[in-house]
Amino acid sequence: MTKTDSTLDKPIYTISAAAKLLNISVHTLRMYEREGLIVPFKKESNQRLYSQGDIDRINCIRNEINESKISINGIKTIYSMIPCWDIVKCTKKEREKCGFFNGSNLPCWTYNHNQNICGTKTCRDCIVYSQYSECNNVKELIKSIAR
DNA sequence: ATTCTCACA
DNA sequence: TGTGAGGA
Repeated sequence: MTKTDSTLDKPIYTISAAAKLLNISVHTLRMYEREGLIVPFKKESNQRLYSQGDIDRINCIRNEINESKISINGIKTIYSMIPCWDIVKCTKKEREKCGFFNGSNLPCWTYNHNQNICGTKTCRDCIVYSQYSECNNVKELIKSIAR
C-alpha cells in the first residue's frame, strides 16, 4: 500500500512537533519558509501546520545541507529548475507573461502565478509542489530532463 | 503553554 | 543560526 497524496498533505504537525521530528529548531523551520524552500499551511491565526509531505521534503533539504554540503541558495536554484510550465502544461501565451518561466533562480512556488493556469489556487494545491516533496522525485525529474 | 513577528550585543 | 522582546 502506498500512501495517497491526501495522506501526505494533511496539515497535522504544529511547528514544535515538526521541529522535534526533524531535530531542528522552530527558528530554522521558519527560516526555510522565508527562503522559499517550504510552504506550510497557515491557519487564520497565522499559525503554521506541517504535513507528512512537508516533513519528507525538509528531511531531503537537511540531507542536502548536511551530506551534500549544498547551501540554501543552492537548493533554491535546484528547485528553480523544476519545469513547472511543462508539468502543469502552461500555454505559450501563459509562458510569455510568466515571470518564472522567463528566467528565475527561485522555486516556482515563491511566485503568485495569477495570470496563468495556476490561477488563484495556492502552491500547496499544485502537483509541482506536492509531487516533489521527496528527493528522489526531484532527482528523477532532473535525470529525465538531461536525457 | 505555544506560536508569531521583528530585531540584533 | 540563536536569543529575546512584545503581543495574541
